[in-house]
Amino acid sequence: MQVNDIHPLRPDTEEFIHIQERLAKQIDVSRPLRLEDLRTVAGVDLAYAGEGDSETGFCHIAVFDTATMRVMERAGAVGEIDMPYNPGFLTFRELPLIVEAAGKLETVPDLFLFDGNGILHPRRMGIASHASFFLGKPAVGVAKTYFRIAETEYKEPGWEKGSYTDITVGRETLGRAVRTSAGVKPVFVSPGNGIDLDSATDLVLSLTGPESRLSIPVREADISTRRMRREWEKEQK
DNA sequence: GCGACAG
DNA sequence: ATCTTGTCGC
Repeated sequence: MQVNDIHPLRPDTEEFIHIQERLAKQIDVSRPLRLEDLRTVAGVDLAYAGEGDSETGFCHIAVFDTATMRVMERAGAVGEIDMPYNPGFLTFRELPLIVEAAGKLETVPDLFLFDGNGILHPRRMGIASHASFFLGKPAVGVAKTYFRIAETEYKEPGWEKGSYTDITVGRETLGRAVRTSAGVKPVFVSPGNGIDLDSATDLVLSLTGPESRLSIPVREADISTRRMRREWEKEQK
């Protein structure tokens, strides 16, 4: 698929906040989207090997056919990671490999699911929101742990599957703590761009199986990413 | 200065 | 994210 060239993939650190604030103004989280409207959804994730100045990243994108929930295409990218992890700036660390992998896809997925947040971010620009501009497609963020921003807090959702609570800042609801499976820790869902919160929540719940609290596409990408690393390490005599 | 901190 | 064995529980 063709990826949009929104800005340099490795901008100077001083430009990070400016870029995020500029793109944040263009986010649209008012659009309802149902699973039935989507023919394909893609899960994106990365794994890492090494540390410090010799880090290697492994990105994998798994595209699912929503009618059969079978993987219909995969694409990956491996490369050096120069940017260290910094809360609030995850995008700049992972975007280069995501863009490279997406560019190899023949299919243009109708929506992307990310391991991380969407607008549940200090400047409303988590990785799902940011990447959506490059991908030109709706995106949803599903984080495994809570990213507390400003004075945000959330109440623990009920223990039954499908239960959720809102994560709100002032009068604005940025995301939800969602119990995707009974009795397990909740995941944190937030729309990235091109989709509203209700739709994002429904989508994640619909795409979550009994094997994991994560949605199937993200879990598949997560597993694949470690397989990539395993095979890469095997070739590194 | 201290604590918090998506992946 | 990653480093890691056994172990508590359904």
